[in-house]
Amino acid sequence: MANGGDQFGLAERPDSDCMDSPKETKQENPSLTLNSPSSPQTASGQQQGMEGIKVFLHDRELWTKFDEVGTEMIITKAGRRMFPSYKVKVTGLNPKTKYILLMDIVPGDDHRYKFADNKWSITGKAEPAMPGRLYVHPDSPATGAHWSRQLVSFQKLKLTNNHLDPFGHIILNSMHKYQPRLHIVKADENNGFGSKNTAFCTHVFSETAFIAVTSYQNHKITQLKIENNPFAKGFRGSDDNELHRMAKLQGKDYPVVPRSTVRQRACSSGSPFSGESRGLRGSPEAVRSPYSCENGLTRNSPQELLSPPSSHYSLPHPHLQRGQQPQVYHCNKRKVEENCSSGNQHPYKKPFAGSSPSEGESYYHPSSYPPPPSGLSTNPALGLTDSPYSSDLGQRQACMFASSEPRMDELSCASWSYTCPLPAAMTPMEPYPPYTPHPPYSSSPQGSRLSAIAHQSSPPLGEHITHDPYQTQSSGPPSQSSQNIHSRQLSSPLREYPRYTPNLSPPLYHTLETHTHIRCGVPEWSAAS
DNA sequence: TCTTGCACGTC
DNA sequence: CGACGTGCAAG
Repeated sequence: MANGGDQFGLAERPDSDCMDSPKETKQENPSLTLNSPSSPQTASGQQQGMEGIKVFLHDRELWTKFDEVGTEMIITKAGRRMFPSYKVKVTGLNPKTKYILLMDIVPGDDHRYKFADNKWSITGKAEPAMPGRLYVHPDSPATGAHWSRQLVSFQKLKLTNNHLDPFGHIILNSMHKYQPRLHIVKADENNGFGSKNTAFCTHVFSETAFIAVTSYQNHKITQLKIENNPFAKGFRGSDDNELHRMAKLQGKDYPVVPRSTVRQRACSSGSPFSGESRGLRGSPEAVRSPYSCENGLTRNSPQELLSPPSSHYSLPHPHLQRGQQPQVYHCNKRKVEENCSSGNQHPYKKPFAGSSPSEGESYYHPSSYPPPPSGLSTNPALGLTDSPYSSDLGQRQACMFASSEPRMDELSCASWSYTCPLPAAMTPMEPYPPYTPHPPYSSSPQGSRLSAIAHQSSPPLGEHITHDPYQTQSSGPPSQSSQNIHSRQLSSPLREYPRYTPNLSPPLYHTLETHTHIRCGVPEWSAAS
């Protein structure tokens, strides 16, 4: 880690993100800590060059600080950014090959948590996961040279608790644990999205796991956020400052002790975690290992997952979940294609129902996805799509249907993926709002592809993740937290989505997916199975 | 528990 | 400046 900067220092460029943003680099630069990269495993044979890809979590030390306490991320109706921001350094990409980088956030387990007595504990079963949404990095697709040049920042990604979020933000449930994942999808022309050989790899940094909350529960987390997030500077300061500030707010002349301060102190008295940690993540140490294993590991069998460890992380049954499909949305405006109809959305409502498929994959589709030709005119994806049902709605929804959650464990494959069940069959539950991804996307062919990819990609997680055997929490060893997953290719079938027409739902936003034609591709990963 | 408006900060 | 990101406290 300490790279001190290696490349990065510089690398971090300001905006890797989007264009619009100014840059954010600032803070980060200094510390770029990277983690050990995760290495992918191969699952299948061909990795098409994906095997040499390494991903380093930026500012890992900061993530670790939060992780040791039990990271909490605020979720609001309007959408809230994550802090620490998720930024990575990627190496091993073919400079000339184009890749799509995207993230998704999957359930860390299927429990609902509560924070009491200064610690997290399980209170019950998790609510059905919402439709998984994908956050496609605004620069996607871009060449390996581009991605490698600087830090890749997902800082603009926002989290929301609004199940009907129209902005394309990632939807999470409060008091539930989640694990962010990074997916790198090869977007070469030869590899159309739909193509069976779309190669991708997934990377998971266990230290980025967090519990979504509506308001901070652990004061230590509040403190860390205030101390490290520039936007919270107003809450920093010596006690005196705080006192004054508070007093001012309260209209009092004399200093008042800020609550936060009080609380913190009080609380802190106790050890932070003590047992609690386990609640969340388990205590750091404990957690990790197990955690990693479980999660990280690849698991082929679901069972494994289940069994695992006590750590929280392990997830119970995978099955349940599975259904979600992620929705992708691109973050930026950049590219959206308009054509596409809107995205897919999925109602996620369905409770687990579908889920249980055994392992995940189930659903998927088979697909048809031909690799699209790059042709514009037709969308590659579309091609498929169109045909059958183009009609839209129905199908789309189908896609949505997902609901269940994917869990880390499951990551394995299918779950997420977008499985879209059969379209028709499924009923759409609700019309979800489509979210649009970002603004318009360019309609370039690429864009569409991406979307496609996106769909696919997310799902896969499950399996392949590997993780490092050893992660220690602290920094010692090499890989710490990151686990990777490996690459695999999408094999076949992606499903298509029907495209949906805008009309349907009221608002429509385009999402990448949409554009893409909504297909949901589900790749079948080669699952180990 | 979650939502809202705020003061204060960054960009 | 204005837009937007923060945690806070009140609701």
